Amino acid sequence: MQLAVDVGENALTERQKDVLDAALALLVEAGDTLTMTSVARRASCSKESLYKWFGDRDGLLTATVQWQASKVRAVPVNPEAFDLASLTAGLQRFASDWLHVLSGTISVALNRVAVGHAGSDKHDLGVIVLENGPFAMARRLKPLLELGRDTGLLHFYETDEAFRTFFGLVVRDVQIRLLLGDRLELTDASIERDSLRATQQFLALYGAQTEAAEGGH
Amino acid sequence: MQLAVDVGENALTERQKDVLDAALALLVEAGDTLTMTSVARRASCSKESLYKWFGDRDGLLTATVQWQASKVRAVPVNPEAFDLASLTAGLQRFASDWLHVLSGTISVALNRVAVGHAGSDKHDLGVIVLENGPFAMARRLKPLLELGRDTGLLHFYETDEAFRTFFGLVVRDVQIRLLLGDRLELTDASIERDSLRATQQFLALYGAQTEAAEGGH
DNA sequence: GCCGTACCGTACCGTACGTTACGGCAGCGG
DNA sequence: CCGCTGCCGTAACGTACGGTACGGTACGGC
Repeated sequence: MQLAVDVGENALTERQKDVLDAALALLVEAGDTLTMTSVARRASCSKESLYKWFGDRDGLLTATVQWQASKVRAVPVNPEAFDLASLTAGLQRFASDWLHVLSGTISVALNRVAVGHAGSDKHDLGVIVLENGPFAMARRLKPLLELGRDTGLLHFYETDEAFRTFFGLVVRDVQIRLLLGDRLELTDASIERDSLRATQQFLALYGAQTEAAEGGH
Repeated sequence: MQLAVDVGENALTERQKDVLDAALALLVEAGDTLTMTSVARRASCSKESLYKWFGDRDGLLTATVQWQASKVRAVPVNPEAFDLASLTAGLQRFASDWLHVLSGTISVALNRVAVGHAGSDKHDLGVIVLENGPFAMARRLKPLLELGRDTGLLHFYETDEAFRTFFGLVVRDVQIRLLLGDRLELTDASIERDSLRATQQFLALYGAQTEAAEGGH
């Protein structure tokens, strides 16, 4: 349950970052079938360097996942005047951001390899993606939820329950369908619409004020 | 979008079914790293027979997935007297069944290999699992939802929207966390509790009668 | 100018595994 | 009893790929 990204050991040369970006691109294109040779060729570096820098294939994959994770850092929302409008806006923005990340080719590719490697792995990629995916989302969202509860705008007993419900309302079957290869067109407009719907549904379930919210559509 | 399981070509010998069950067991144990040799040894059959029956490794995997899919057939719920109680019971039973399947080792293993193979595949396993997973769930649930709407118990415009919301409320982050290797204890009691919660939340959002449903906990 | 370091490109090695081939055996129709 | 068929067990083949070794080059310090 520790933070999986070793910030202290982030001693990455620019050259090495370029290599990891190349590995990312190949991961998106070829998935888990990428070879050390292909990475070396794409990045115009020698395999010897790959092994010196990252140890072995697993090390390269791990470094690649962590490198990507380090790029998408949280943007904390900390409004001064907190009311229903800013809570709603925060939730919707959060949902929108999450759907955008989730449906990106890089996220899909990384989740695919992590799922494929989960279970039988030493440098468990699954744990890393878990840590930087759902768990990171929870860490980012929970302060907002608890602020909403403390200001009387939301009503729930377990923060985790509330978060997971919001997760379900936002993600629904989108992620698993994308991972399984379903062609699912997520336009900016549809994401905005879905974020709003999820937010309104969440407020209808956990909002402390009006109960007259119309759920569907 | 056709039914992926060729029922017409389901000419499977008992021997072949045994072989596929062995392959399933190995898939659960070793994931995608199972070898043709290991399947042959586990099933006490020759590799020659494997290739004669299933063509190649991909064919074996495909047949295995389809074989498992053919085992979990739908149990249609078609009550005579339809009221809020039977609707609620149907939804909750559905959610419970789905969570049980979802968290089973076989489902996790199959979804892992399907996700791993998705995208760059000819016999696309992802499509098969998609067809027998989320899509099958939708086909099974939609009649119940539309019956609820036609009898005035539910209120929604798009059946698909209602289904996907229910999916989100039931599954939440459970599936992705399991696929990524998170140790997630789902006891019968917790599944029952979650099914009830999801059902009540769904009714709070789409139910046409009372709006006073308490969302959380 | 000389050496050490870092790195590229490439050739090479070992192995795992998909795929094929073959010998042997059991059952069965004639 | 003979031959055919289907299958098991295993050996053999080919290749892809992870990992290693090595020659060649650029560069910075002395």
